[in-house]
Amino acid sequence: MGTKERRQRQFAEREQLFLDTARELIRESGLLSLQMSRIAEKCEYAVGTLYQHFASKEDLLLALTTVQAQEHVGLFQRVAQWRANSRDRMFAIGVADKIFVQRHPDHFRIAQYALCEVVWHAASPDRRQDFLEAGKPIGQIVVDIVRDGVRAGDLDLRGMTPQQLCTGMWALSSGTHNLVHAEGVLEDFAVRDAYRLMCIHVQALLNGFGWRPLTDPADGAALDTLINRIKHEVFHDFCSES
Amino acid sequence: MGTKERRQRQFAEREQLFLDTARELIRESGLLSLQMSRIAEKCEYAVGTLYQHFASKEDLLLALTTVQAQEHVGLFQRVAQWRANSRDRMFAIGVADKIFVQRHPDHFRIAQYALCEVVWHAASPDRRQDFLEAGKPIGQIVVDIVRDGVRAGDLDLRGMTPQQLCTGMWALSSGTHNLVHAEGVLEDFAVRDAYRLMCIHVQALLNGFGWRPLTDPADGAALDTLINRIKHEVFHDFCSES
DNA sequence: CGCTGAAACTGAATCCGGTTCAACATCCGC
DNA sequence: GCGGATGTTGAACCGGATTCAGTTTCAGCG
Repeated sequence: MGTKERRQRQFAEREQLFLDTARELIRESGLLSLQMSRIAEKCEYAVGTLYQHFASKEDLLLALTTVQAQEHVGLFQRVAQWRANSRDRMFAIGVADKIFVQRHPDHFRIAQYALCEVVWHAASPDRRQDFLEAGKPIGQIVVDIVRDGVRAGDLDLRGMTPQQLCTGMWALSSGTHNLVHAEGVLEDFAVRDAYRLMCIHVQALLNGFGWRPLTDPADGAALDTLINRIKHEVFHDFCSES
Repeated sequence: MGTKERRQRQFAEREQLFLDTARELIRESGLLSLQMSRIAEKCEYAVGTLYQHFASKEDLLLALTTVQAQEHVGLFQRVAQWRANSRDRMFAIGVADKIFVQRHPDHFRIAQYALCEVVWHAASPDRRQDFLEAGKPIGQIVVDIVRDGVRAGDLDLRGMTPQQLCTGMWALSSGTHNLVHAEGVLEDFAVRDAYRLMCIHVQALLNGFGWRPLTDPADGAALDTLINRIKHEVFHDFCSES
C-alpha cells in the first residue's frame, strides 16, 4: 500500500507549488497586493484547496519564510565545513549573510513582515514551531565556531557565553537588513554598499572581543581580499562575478 | 481673525487624542485587534472624522511611530548635551536606546510593523516624509559625537565616514530590538537581559574601531558602573530604580 | 438678529479580500 | 460495480477598512 505515501508526496509537492507561486507573485507585484485567490488561481486550484495547506494568509507567509530560512542554513553549513581559522570562519558567517541577501533580495522583506508580532501571532502554532526548528541549526553552527575559537586559543570569552557573543553578530546582521530595507534612511547616510559595511563592522566587533588574528577594519583591500577568498573557497558555485 | 488658528489647534489636539487612544487600545488588546471604528468610538467621533486625519490605518500607525520617534530624539538630545568624553557619550547613545525601549515597551512592536514595506507603502507619502524628518536629528546627533571624537583625538576614522561608523551602532541597536521581539529566539540562547548585552556589544564595537579610552567588555562591574553613571547624570528623572 | 454658504462631521452603505463549508468528484477496497 | 472515505470546489459569507451623500455647525454678513 504505497497509496498513502504517494498522496503525501503529492500533497507536499503541491504545497511547494503554492509557496513557489506565492513567491513569484510577490516578486511580480509586491507583498502588498498578494491575494490568496490569485495564488490558487495561478496554480489552477480552488481557494479551498489552498486552505488545506495553510490556515491563513499569515500562515503561508511564515511558511515561505521558513523555506527560505532552510536555504539560509545551507549556506551556513558550508561555512561550518570550511577549513580555515575560527576568526575567518566567523567572519564568513557574515559573508554568507551578505550572499544570501543578494541572491534572495525579497526574502528579507517577507521575513521582516512575517516575523512582526501581528503576522507571527496570526500564523498557526505548528508553523511557528517549524520556523524556530528551521533556525536552530544556524545558532548551533555559529556557537560551534565560537567554541572552536576558544579551543584553538584564538578567543578568550572571559565569562561570556558563546551565545552571548553570537547575539552581537546576529543583531548586527539583522539590524543591517532592517536599515537596508528602510528606504530613505541609508540614502541620507550616503552608505553605498551596506553589506560590505556590515562586514567591516563584524570585523570591528570581533576585534573588540579580541578574537585573533586581529584584522584592520580600515584596510579595505584586505577586507575585499578576504571576502573574495571566502566567495571562492566556500561559495564558488554561487557567485560567478567578482 | 484667530478663528483659523483655533481650528488648527483643535485639529492638532484631536489628532493627538486619536493617536493617544490608538496607543491605549493597542496596549490594552494588541496591535492585531486594533480597529479604526473602535478608535473613533472611544474618542466619541465618527469614523469619517478619523479619516480626516489619517488616510488609512497604516497611515495612523506610521504617525504613531513618528510621535514616538520624536520622544526618542529627546533622549538623544540629552546625551548630546552631556559633558563627558566622546567615547562615553557614544556609549550613552546605546544606553538611551535601552532606556527608551524600557519606557515604551510597545513602541518597537508598532515600529517594526509600521516600517515593514507593506505598511510603509500603504501610508501616505506625507506621513513617510514626516517620519524621516523626525528621525534626522538622531543621525545628526550621533554623527556629531563621532566628529567630536575625531577632533578630540580619541578616534581615528582612517578613511571611514562618521556615518559609516554610526551605521554599525544603529544596526546593532535595531537588530537587538528585532531579536528581543522575536519570541522563542533569545530564550533558546539563554540571554537574559538583551539590552545589557547590547551595551557590551557596543563597547566591543567601539573598541574594535579603536575609540579611546578603550574599555574591557568583559568587566561587568565597570559596565554597570558606567550605565548607572549615565542613568544618574543624563537620565536621572527617567529612572528612579537602580 | 436671522440668514447663508462653506466647512466639518456623521455613520450607514459599499467594497474588498480572506475564510468557510455544503455540494460535488475521486479514489480505494471489497 | 458499490459504498463510503477522502479530497476538491468555488459561491457565499463575513469582518472591517473606507467612502460619501446627507446633516450639522458656524463665521461672516446685511
